[in-house]
Amino acid sequence: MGPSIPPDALPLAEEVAELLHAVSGRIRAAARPQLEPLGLTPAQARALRLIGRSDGQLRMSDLAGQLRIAPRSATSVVEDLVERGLVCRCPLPDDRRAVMVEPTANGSALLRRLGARRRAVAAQVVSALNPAELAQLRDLLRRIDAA
Amino acid sequence: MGPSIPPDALPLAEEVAELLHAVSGRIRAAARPQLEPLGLTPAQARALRLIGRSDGQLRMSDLAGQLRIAPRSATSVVEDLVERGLVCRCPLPDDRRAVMVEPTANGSALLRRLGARRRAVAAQVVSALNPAELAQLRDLLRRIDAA
DNA sequence: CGAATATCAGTGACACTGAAATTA
DNA sequence: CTAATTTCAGTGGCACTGATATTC
Repeated sequence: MGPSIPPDALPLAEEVAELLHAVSGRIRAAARPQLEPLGLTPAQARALRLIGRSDGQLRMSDLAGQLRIAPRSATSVVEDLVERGLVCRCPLPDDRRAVMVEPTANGSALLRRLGARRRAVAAQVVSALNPAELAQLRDLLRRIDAA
Repeated sequence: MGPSIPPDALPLAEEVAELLHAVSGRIRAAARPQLEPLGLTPAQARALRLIGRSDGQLRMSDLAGQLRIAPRSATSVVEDLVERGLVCRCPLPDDRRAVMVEPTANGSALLRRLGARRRAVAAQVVSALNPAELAQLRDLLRRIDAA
């Protein structure tokens, strides 16, 4: 389709916002068919990754915070993962309000299979950039994300 | 909450993918309250912007292509904009299958009010970067998007 | 009591696929 | 008849707010 938008007419920040939307949407679209045979949606895969990294020290509110979603939304995502037997909710003795979320053996196994596919998809979508440029992009995005 | 994820453990492409998701989600969240008083959703605003830029030469299939959504999805978005009186569908005499989408006077007026707000939101979210860095980010994203 | 944690119920915004109508 | 364009109908993924129990 080519560049149908005159780029110079767009203020810089606005164009960056549009590109971020376009590119992240493309990554999600590319990831979906890879995730489907595993029975996972993109949001479930993201949550499972965080849970897997947490070393068994992740409460629902932590998960919601790291995913940047409302606590109630995290409940739904975890509920799906529990139903698929990929994670379990472990009551925390110290604070009986809280619940820890941990991957099951099945969940950990799936995470390992997931890793390779996910990296392949991400690498393919951003393949226009070499590693140095990718690192540059990562640093710029990190600074925005940290702000 | 701080950096709860050990960044070095993540392959580069994968972390970039996560950051793209996080940052674009944050932009959408920041834009929503600005759009709400105007009665627009983010997707409607995106479509209206493209329609406004098109100089009256935009068919449904073009719009879908530029938004990177299915033609059927474009129909729904345009339908919402028509109901709000912001755009109109103009039959194309040359090809009676096609429909041109143009902004109405109200739509153009709203676009002008929208522009300022939108730019303000985008600028605020990416304010961690200076113009040179922003241009760098834009160039990197453009190359991914063009691939 | 007030604050924090997690959950329940309902809603909205978004894009998808498959099928149909119209026209080229 | 085949292909292109748009629209109709239904579905799914995703996150939101408000309200509610439980516990600190």
